Amino acid sequence: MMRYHKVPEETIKRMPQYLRALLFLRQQSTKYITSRGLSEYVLLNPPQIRKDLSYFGAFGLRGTGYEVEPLIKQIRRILKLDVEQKTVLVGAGRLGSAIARFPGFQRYGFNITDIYDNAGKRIGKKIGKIQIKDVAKLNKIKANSVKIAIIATPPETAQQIADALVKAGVTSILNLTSAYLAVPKKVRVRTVDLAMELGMLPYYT
Amino acid sequence: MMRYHKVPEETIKRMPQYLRALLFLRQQSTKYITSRGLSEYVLLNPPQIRKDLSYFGAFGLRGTGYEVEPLIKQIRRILKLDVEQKTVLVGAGRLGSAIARFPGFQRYGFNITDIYDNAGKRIGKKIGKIQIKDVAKLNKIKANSVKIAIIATPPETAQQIADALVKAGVTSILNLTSAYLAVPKKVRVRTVDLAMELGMLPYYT
DNA sequence: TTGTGCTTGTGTTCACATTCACAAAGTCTT
DNA sequence: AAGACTTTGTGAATGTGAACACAAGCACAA
Repeated sequence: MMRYHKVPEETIKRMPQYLRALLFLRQQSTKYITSRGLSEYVLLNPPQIRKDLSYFGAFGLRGTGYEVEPLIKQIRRILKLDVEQKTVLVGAGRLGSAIARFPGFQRYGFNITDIYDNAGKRIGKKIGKIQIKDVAKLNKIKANSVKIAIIATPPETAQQIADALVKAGVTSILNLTSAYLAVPKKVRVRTVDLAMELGMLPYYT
Repeated sequence: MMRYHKVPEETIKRMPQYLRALLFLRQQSTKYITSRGLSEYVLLNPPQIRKDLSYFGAFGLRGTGYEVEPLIKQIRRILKLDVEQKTVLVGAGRLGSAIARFPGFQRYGFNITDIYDNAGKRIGKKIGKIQIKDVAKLNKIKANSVKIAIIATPPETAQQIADALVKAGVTSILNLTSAYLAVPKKVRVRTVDLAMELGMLPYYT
């Protein structure tokens, strides 16, 4: 019974991958999947998958594999994606607009409820059904209702946006700028700088 | 002398971060930086930074730190970013368009030379100075001249695009779709699924 | 030139993550 | 009902990367 061990951070990072694969399998009307079967969708070996899942409980059926639908529910619960996660987007430029209409977020339980920008010409306009608000009103985010934010502004303004978000009670930030963000320890930042993601590829050629 | 050890993959992933910080420091006219100084820009501790750099040589000056300009050159050389990396972009939708105009790529030596899409209405139009080509002509990529590709299409078409790219001689792919891509071992894929990046954040709240 | 104060470079230690190997438990066939 | 076959769950072994501590080297002042 491993359930009371500390769960490795790497395991947490892989859980969304499992979820993505399972959602795909459900769409294909697959009812059961073995760790071997899953491994073909996530490029990890079967023992790794079994071990990861076992940190949270014994979800499988020996001799059969994992039942897709219940496992989806479990992973959603583990990652706290079973409740709707209200999300704010800051930056309604090209990248921000693309993000706002990105269908993938919904599937994981993220719901973009507010969009902010600092450009006068954009404020008031709509992306989908959401009206763009003035970034100066960021402090009006209802405390405790929005915990997650996405920053898609130019890098120069990212830090001040982050400060405002933290003050408004946001605890997780997806930073899509190239800026390094200084935040209190309790706040979790995940930075995705596309140029940097590319940066390591040529090394291996 | 560690130079002949195998370089950890994690180290390679961090090198672009160092580069980014150094480029910023150069812009600030900083001539020398210590490992401690750098650590404030990349959120890693000084010994980690020194160890990473030492895999490739002794670039520092004891008592002083690292000279910014030469270190930039060294890292660029190590990551093979000192020569221009021709890059193709497939998918000229919202995300693709945002990528195409993204200024960050240039700084790292990536130069988007071709853009492809499958939608008739987009083909022939221009993004910046680059005319969008028909994805059916992907096989016309000059062999050996383009090694890197970015896929920003809907996930359903990502696999067939990847197949075509591999056939055309591309060796590194940045996959911005949620699809898992099956490619030959020699081809390097880096998948960035923004929804998945968000997926792990709520766990820690 | 000698001593003091930094900072790098790295062997060693430690912590964490992955893989292995197999018992336990279920399925299915005969 | 029994045996062959699958597949999970996990303790133990292995592998890999991070952190530490300190010797080696450089700068600068007296």
